[in-house]
Amino acid sequence: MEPAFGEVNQLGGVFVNGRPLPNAIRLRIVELAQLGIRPCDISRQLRVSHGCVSKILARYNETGSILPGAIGGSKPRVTTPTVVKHIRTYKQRDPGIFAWEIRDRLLADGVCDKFNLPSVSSISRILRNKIGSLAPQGAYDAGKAAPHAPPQPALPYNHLYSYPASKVPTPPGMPALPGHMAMHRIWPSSHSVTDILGIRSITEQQSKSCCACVSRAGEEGQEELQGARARASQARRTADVLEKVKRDPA
DNA sequence: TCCGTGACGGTTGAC
DNA sequence: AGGTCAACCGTCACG
Repeated sequence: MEPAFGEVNQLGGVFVNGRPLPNAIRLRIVELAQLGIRPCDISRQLRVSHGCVSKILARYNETGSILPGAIGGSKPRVTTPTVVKHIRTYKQRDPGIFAWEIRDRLLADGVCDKFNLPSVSSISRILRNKIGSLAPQGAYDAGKAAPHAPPQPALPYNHLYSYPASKVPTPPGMPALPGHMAMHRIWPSSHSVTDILGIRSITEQQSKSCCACVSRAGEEGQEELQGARARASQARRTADVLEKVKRDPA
């Protein structure tokens, strides 16, 4: 069962072991740092360990994102991007192809050897989860950008520890920056949490501009179009996350 | 006193 | 369905 209350650290702050700090606190840490407050003072003020403050600020400086990384999961052992790509190709060339036929072709084409050849059920899963969503409309978002995140994710933990967009993978076209929560280092002039959290307007603009990208991208090939769609979707998700934090800063 | 770093115990989710 | 494993988390202690 999920703990209703966290533990208390040396500074008297409450935390839940293994779980990220709430977005509002992460945001506050970055905000205070932007104001020139020393990390040690941020640590004391927010009752968060200085190691944590250090980590969050380092991550922010490196990626521009305040969000924690994706927790859990494991590296694909057989369903590597190369394998998925080949399966997608086979399926596109022959939509009626069977999973066992794909399996044979992966082996015959040297994509896999007998040790890392996916099972028929694995191939079926790939077809269902990754290839099956190749439908033109919203294919990227539904099948790849958020393979297991519902459009309006239920709070996975409790309101204090929700971070709904945390599992959104970085789509192609946004390689270095986990842009799902990137702040772009643009900060409102006001210093209150409310105003800091009011950066929705920024992300809305980002979303709109990305939508414009989508409309322009039609001539630039399917890859570009998908990337632009993904960015627009990312920006909208960011706005949603921030709105949620804004409504419930705790 | 401040801060970077790594060990630690914990959670999570794809496989 | 349930176990495994590797990713992540924040705290703490050390230098």
